[in-house]
Amino acid sequence: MKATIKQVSEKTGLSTYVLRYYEKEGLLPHVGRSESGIRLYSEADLEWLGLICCLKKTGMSIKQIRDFVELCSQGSSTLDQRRELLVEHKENVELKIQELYKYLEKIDCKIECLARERAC
Amino acid sequence: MKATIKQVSEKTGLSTYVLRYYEKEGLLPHVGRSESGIRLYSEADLEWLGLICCLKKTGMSIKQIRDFVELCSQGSSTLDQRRELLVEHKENVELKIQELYKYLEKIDCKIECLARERAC
DNA sequence: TCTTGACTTAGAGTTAACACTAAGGTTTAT
DNA sequence: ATAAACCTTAGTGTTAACTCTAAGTCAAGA
Repeated sequence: MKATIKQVSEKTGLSTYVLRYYEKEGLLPHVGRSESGIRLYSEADLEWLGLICCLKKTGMSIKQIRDFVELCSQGSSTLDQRRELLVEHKENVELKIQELYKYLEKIDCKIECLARERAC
Repeated sequence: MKATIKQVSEKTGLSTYVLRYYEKEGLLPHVGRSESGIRLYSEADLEWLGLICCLKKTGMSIKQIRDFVELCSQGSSTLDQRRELLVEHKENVELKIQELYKYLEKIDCKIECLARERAC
């Protein structure tokens, strides 16, 4: 039922160092422990970690994620704030995608030139 | 005709520090100098810089870009190698875009949940 | 029981990519 | 001709995000 840090590491691809680091930085609060102090991740922890990874992979910094997590821990009074934060982040990601498409065109052009054995 | 480092900085949004750093790291070889040793960027330099920025913004590291630049300086015998390198990079960028779309869905879902005033 | 291996915390080390400072030379407008 | 605003190089400092080490605890198998 509950997973050890190694199992979570294998499942997510994050190193055990990173998992401890994220916890220390406040990105993964309330991870339970066994009687002897060993981390045991619940299903909820894993789902939460999924969201954290999603935000991280889309370019949110650890500091920004911590801010979001803190809003979450403040209960339902911050629901609107959290939604706005995510909407803003979503717009950033969309912009980033558009930017990437623009750069892809440039790379394609360069590849074309090289395929024709010309410098450009 | 030729631009000073400050003009290039304003045009590209890169700081003068970064421009010198990129040059030192081998990303922008052959930038000319005035008699007194001041950098003067040609049109060709600016175009080259455009490609460097494109690669950088799409996630290529400075080390990787340097490798690419070194291939360029080895002449036409490396045309195929350069093309392959860019094709591979292009594929990486395309994968990254797909990944971003996947994450966008997840963020959208979360925004939906928050809009309905539910934790999820 | 003893060893092996996985876990713990605290803290130090690493890397990439800048950002800045110091000490000094150059250019330009008044 | 001198002050202000540029520029130069060499080298140091900073930041984020890990990555690892040390010293010790704990659980399971031979």
